[in-house]
Order: sequence, then C-alpha cells, then structure tokens
Amino acid sequence: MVQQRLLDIAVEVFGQNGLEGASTRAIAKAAGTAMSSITYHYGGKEGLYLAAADYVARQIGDSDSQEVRDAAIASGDPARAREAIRQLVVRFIDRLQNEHSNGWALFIIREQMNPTEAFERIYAGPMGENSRALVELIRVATGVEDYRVARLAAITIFGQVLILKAARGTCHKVLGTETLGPDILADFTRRVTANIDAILDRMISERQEQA
Amino acid sequence: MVQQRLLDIAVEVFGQNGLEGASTRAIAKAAGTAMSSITYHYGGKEGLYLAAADYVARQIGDSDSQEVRDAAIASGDPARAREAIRQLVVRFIDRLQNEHSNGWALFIIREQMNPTEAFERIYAGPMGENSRALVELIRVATGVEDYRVARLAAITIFGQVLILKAARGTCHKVLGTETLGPDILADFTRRVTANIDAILDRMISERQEQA
DNA sequence: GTCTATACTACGATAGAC
DNA sequence: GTCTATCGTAGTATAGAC
Repeated sequence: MVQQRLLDIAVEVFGQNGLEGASTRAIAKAAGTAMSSITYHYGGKEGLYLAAADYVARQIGDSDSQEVRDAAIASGDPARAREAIRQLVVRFIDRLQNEHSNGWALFIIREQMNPTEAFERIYAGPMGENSRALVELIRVATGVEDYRVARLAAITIFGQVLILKAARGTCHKVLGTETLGPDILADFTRRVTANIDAILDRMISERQEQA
Repeated sequence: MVQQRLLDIAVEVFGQNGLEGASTRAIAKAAGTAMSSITYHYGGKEGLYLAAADYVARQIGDSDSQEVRDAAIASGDPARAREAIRQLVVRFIDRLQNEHSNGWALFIIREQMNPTEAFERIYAGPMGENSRALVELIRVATGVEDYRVARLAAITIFGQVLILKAARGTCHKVLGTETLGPDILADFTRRVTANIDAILDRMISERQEQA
C-alpha cells in the first residue's frame, strides 16, 4: 500500500532530517511513488508530518505491559509497583535497541526541540499514558503522595534511558565504542535498574524522615 | 563585530533549526549583514556551522569548577569526589537554566542525531574533559575501578540532567507546567543530587558484595 | 488514484561595484 | 570588507492527462 510505505519512510526521514531538512521528493522516491501523491493523500508536507506523528504515536503502544502496570497500580502493592517500573524500563530499553526505533525515537526527540501540534498528538497517545503510569507506579512503590516529587523522579528515571538516543554521540565517546552492542546494553540495563532501586529506596527514606 | 554577531546568531538558529533547516539569508539578516559576508568570513554555510560548533565548544568551558574536579580526583578522597560530582551537576543544571543555553544545548543535541565533524570538535573541547572527569570522579567516589561500570554510571547521571533540554516537551507535560520556574528547578536539582547520592551508595554496596 | 508537466518560491554560491 | 545583483538548483504545490 502506497500510504503505508509513505508513512514508514516519512517517519524515518523526518526523524533523521527533521521537518524542514527532509524533502518530499526524496520521501516519494524512496516510497516508489510520485511526489504529488503526498499532496493527494496528506495535503502536503506538513500533512504527511502530522500523519507520521500519529503513526509514531500508535507505534509506541505496548499493550502487553500496560496490563501489568495498571494491575500494579490498582493493587497498591509497593513491591509489585517496583517490579512494574523495572519491567517498563527494561522493555523500553529493548525497544530502543530495535533497529526500527531510530525512526520514531529521533522523530519524537526532534519534535520536542521545536514543539508543534505533532507533539501534542504523540503525547495524547500511549506516550502520555506511559508517563502518567510511571508517576503513579512511583507513588505506589514509594508511598510518596506528593505528585511533584513523583513526577520529578519519573523524569530523572526516564532521562537515564532517553540519553541512549538523545545523546548517542556522547554515549559512544564516553564508552569508547562505535556501536552499542548487546553486552554493553545488558550492562546498561543492569545499571539503570539498580539505579532505580536505589532511587526508590532513597525516596522511601526521605518520606520517612519527613514524617 | 560582524563575525561575533554572526556566530551568536548562528548557534541560536542552527540549534533551533539544524544545519539544513537554517537559512543563511535569515542568519545574515538577523546579524544585520549581507548573506555574502558568510561566504567571505566562513566560506559558506558549512563553514559557519563548524565555526559555530567551535564557538559552542568554547562556551561549555567552566574554568571555576575544573580546578575543584582535578583536585578532587588527585586527592583520591571519596567524600571530596562525591562533593565535586554534586557541584559539577548543580552547575550544569544552573547553566541549562540560563537563557543563552537554549542555543548551544540544542545545537549539541541536534548535532548528535546526525553526527558530523562538528561533534568531534565539540567533544574535543571542555565537553570531553568534563565527561572524562565525571568518570574519574565516580571511580574515586565509589572505589569502583572498572571503567565500564563507571562510564555507564556517568551516562545515567548525565541523562538525568540532559532530559531537561532533550525532552523539554515531555518534562512540561509530565509536570503539567508551561515553563520550568526556579522553584521547580530547585526541586529538580534536589532530586538529581539525592539520586546521585543513592546511586553512588549503591555502587559501593555492589563493589563490596562482589569482593 | 496515480503520474507527468510546470509554476513558483527560496535557497546557497558567486561575481563585481564600492 | 561589505554590499547588490544574479545564477543555478532544489524545494512544494498545482493542474491536467490517464
């Protein structure tokens, strides 16, 4: 299907070059169609960009772990919540490792530099749900009720994972490797999950001190 | 001076729109000069881009804390190293809060998406020194000798700070605010420094368990 | 629906006046 | 050194054939 091919390639090219850096000619050619089909199907470059954003928003979804998360939140059990956080993060790292991730990951990061309506659409989907779920899981796991505290913690946890894509160059330089192989990524995952454990424990201590 | 104005604006515009998204016409106009002066002084758009990268590389420098770091590393004192890490991170957050930071911060993040020689130049300067210093400080603070462990920890620490700029849109959404005011940033700084303490403690435990 | 033609705009580079 | 004028190229959009 032409539209599907256009979307796949659009996410890739927009993610790599941005809205202005990408050319509709190149996208159409890579999709094996004429440039005017972009106008026909999406009304133009910006329409394709927004459609690509919607497509990305859908791709982020991860129905498997959603049930685990919701159940953990509903249970109110700190141990289950902590395990759900770990699972959420590990799955996210795995998906970032996937070859297809470069497209949508860069698309999202790039979009946040000059936010347009595309980001609103992306965040309106599973990405926003994941964020809110992470905050709730942190509250359950630590007993911290203050939303601001939980939200800030969620951001620092998310940042530890995101840097793999957002500052890939720095990661390569620091690690002294050209590529991030499976062994390094396994160590990285261990580091992040251990960090999360340490942070959650610290938050519990903070809460108890305050009381 | 024309060249200085050109560099300042180039960093801003390239950071916001990227190499291909930016137009030399717009940069020249904002700098109050003719477009051909870019050709004259820098040989063209790419020359200006590289010059802007060098300019960014210089701006990152922070001679004040450099001495503190080097002294802490040389001392071999875990407590001093830990304090130096905290100072390094706090200063970095402060500088990210600065209004001028949007230019160079986005410039660097964007450059890492499609790395060119510009990133090599930036990393060859204070940015690389800071990275290496952070790794060494972590080794001193925790007693961990394995470089890979220290490097991975450095990346996760850096990521917690970087997300403020790399995923600003998500931060705003999660926190439910349009801007990150000083009070939120103060809480954020407290969260990150507490996280670092917790992570370093955890690393020390890991080392002792392994022994 | 899809492609080819073409119109129109904006870009970067360059030449030349001063 | 700095500006104006101009060229060639590449971009998006659009009209019209099929």
